[in-house]
Amino acid sequence: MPDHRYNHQAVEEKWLQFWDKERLFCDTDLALTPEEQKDKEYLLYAFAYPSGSGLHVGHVEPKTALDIQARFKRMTGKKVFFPVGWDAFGLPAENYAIKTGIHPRETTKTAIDTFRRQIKRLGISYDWSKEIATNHPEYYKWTQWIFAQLYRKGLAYQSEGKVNWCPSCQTVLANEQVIDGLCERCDSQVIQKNLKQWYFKITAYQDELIAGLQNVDWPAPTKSQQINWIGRSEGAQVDFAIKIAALPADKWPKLSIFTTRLDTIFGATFMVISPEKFEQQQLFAYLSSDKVTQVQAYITKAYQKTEETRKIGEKDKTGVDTGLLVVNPFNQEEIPLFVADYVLGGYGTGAIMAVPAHDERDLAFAQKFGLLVKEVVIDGRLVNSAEFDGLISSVAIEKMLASHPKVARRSVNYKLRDWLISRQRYWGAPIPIVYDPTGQAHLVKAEHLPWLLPNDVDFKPTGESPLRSSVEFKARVEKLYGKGWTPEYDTMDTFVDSSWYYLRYVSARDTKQFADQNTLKTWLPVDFYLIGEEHIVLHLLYSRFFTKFLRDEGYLDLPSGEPFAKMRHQGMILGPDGKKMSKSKGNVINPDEIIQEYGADTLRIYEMFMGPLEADKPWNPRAVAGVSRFLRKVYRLVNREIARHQNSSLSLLSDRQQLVQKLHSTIYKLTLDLPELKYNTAIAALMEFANLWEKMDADDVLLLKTEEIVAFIKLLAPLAPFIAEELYDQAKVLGFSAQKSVHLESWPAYDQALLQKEFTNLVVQVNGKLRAQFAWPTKNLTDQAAILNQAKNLEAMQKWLADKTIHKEIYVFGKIVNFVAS
RNA sequence: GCCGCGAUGGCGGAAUAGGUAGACGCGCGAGACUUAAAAUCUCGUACUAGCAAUAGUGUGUGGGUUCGAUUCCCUCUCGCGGCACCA
Repeated sequence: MPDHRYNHQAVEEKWLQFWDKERLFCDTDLALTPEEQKDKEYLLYAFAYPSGSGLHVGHVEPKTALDIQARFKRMTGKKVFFPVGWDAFGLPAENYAIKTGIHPRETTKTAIDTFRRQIKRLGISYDWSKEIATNHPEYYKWTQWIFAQLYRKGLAYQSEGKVNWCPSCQTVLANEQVIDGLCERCDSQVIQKNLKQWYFKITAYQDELIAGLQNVDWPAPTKSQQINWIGRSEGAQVDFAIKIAALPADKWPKLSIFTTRLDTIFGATFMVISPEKFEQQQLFAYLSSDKVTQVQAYITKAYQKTEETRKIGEKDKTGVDTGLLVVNPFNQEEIPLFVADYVLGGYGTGAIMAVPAHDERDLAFAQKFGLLVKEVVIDGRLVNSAEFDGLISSVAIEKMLASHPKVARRSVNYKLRDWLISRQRYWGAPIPIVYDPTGQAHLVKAEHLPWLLPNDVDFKPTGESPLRSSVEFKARVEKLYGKGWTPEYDTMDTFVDSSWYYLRYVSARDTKQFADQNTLKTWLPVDFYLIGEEHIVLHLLYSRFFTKFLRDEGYLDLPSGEPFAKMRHQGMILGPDGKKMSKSKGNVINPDEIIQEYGADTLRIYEMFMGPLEADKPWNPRAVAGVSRFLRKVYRLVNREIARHQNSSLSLLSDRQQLVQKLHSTIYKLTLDLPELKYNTAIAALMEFANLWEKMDADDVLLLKTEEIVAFIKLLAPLAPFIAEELYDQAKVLGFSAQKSVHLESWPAYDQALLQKEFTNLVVQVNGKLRAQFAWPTKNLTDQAAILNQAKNLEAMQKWLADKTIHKEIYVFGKIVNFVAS
């Protein structure tokens, strides 16, 4: 059984109630004076989906890490804003509803209640007065309002196109939800379907989404993911002509290609067009009859493959010769035109010039079809390229563009596509659109927002949007807009909800606007965003897009348009076996059980002590017990010291300098480590202090002054808020000017003079190898001659220098002496 | 294939404007307290040789720069993550 002297269960529950009653971290006043604004600190943890299974130890780490920041920053006088909310719409709740018939609203509410209780139990100091949930009409009213703003600017539009469709989930999927051609959620084969869908025109911001990254403090891999996803690539478009014998040359149809390697154009030995583009450009008319059949057959077959399976068939190139010839405008060579699905319809112009000598894919295709390979760049310089021979590639490209302005022009391409936001699902925000009897789309009027999600729906997937089954929804539209009017039945992608939540936090209860402009100006950007590194590429792109859009509309005074100034990623907590925790592996650790056995303080400190925040770390059940030992030791030490202070016959130990120094160096260490999130080393420093304290602890003497005891308790407060509050409360009998809570205290200061010891240990090396050490008065560390002399004459050094000549003497201030000798 | 990250005792990890490698914790060993256990405390613990003092070796591999390299540069090996027919 654990030590009964510290009853973590009772103590933690007591302070939990106290903080709640006192509303200690709630009702943050967001109106700051210009002076206060310099100290604002907006701390944000990733928007969480309230899953039915409750809190996981993996959630505890980042929440605790930010909570420590919040508490530490408050103690150092910062104006901290630390809100919480729920990304509450989404598929899991709906799928659960399909299975059980329980309405998603109920399961979501239950899940949020559980999460809230668990998070409070951990002692996370969120401002619960600003809590939001995306499924509340007060929230999604403004999600819909943002849709309306985008629609008015032409940045929300409807378009018919091929989309990924999961036949089992009965909904559209985003590209990243398709893994190897299968649905991420249910592993069904994903098919391509032509549907009219709503899109947000994020591509309007593509260049700014790249440029803005220069001004944010984010991990480099996260930035490069953003850049790769946008996929900007500079190159040229070149017009080739299709040779039609029956027409004069100036009437030949043009076919444009996109290339980043214009310098290799003399090596183009064939051209390839994608099946989609071939159809779109209506090139069948130019084919001979037998070719029509062949090409048609190929295109039909290609369409049966999905976008994803096309990618898998990477190595095995397929295609068909059209029998047509195209003319290379640089050398007038006539080269064959192929249709092949290794060229994508949606990128560039959907057609390429194939240069097998300098492109792997073209080479593979050329080898399969027995086509010419012609080298045009050797050792970085052009050959076989007429007047461009001998130029380096970059120069050649410029000259080629300049000399052929009619057929070649600069061109920039992007991989980024517009954001498909329609979902044929129930549990999301309805798209605020109604259709008149002619099928024309109209925005739902502002006074009808929030455009409520109907209740009378059948969740069972039918291939159509569940909202179609609502009688109320249809009736509502006819009542408000007229007979024959119909609603949009699709809901919005939940990414829409989570792309602006950090703006809503500052005006969580505002019923007049999505957020107050002045408050936004005060608090944005978020100073520190902590979020896992998985699945954030789109969340970040979308959030940045929304922020920039709202800035451009004048709702947000944030010139950079970058919502997250600094971002870091927490690592994963792995199972004791070093593998990712999962129910099937049976290696899941339940935080409730750890709290039950050891308390929330132990759980917090343990997770922070495991290693660097960003690293993946395996759980070690025994090490948890070690942290628990440390906290009980601290409790004992402080208790004993307080008790001795109440015995007036005792006095301070005269020789306690070492402990006082250690206290100040510990304050110093934490003051440096905490803002840098180096919690593992901060905790190690606290342990060192406790170890020394324990070693010096004696029954008949006082070791620390009252203010020193309190200073130590304050150091503990951000990390272990419960035990710190308890010890602070107990220390009140010592009669210092106490606050209501240790968490309202100010951070302790360290005495610079006490950081330096009287003597410094200097190391003596010979040829870089440690041979001796000696203590030297710290105040004389500048006396190089004396130090070198002392080092040379150390007894331990004699055998190392005896029959040697010293060639060089090195002294590194306060650290080391090295003799180079032979 | 491309891009990025990483490799330190039995384990998690400390220490990098280049300067005592292994802080702190776990584990392990010995001891104190106890009738006993639990709890708690003390000492030890990179490896090799030695009773010891001490000496040698040591931060994935091989090399380089340097008086001195876990730290900087190059090579390779292994592991992890992301992207991937984007012309």
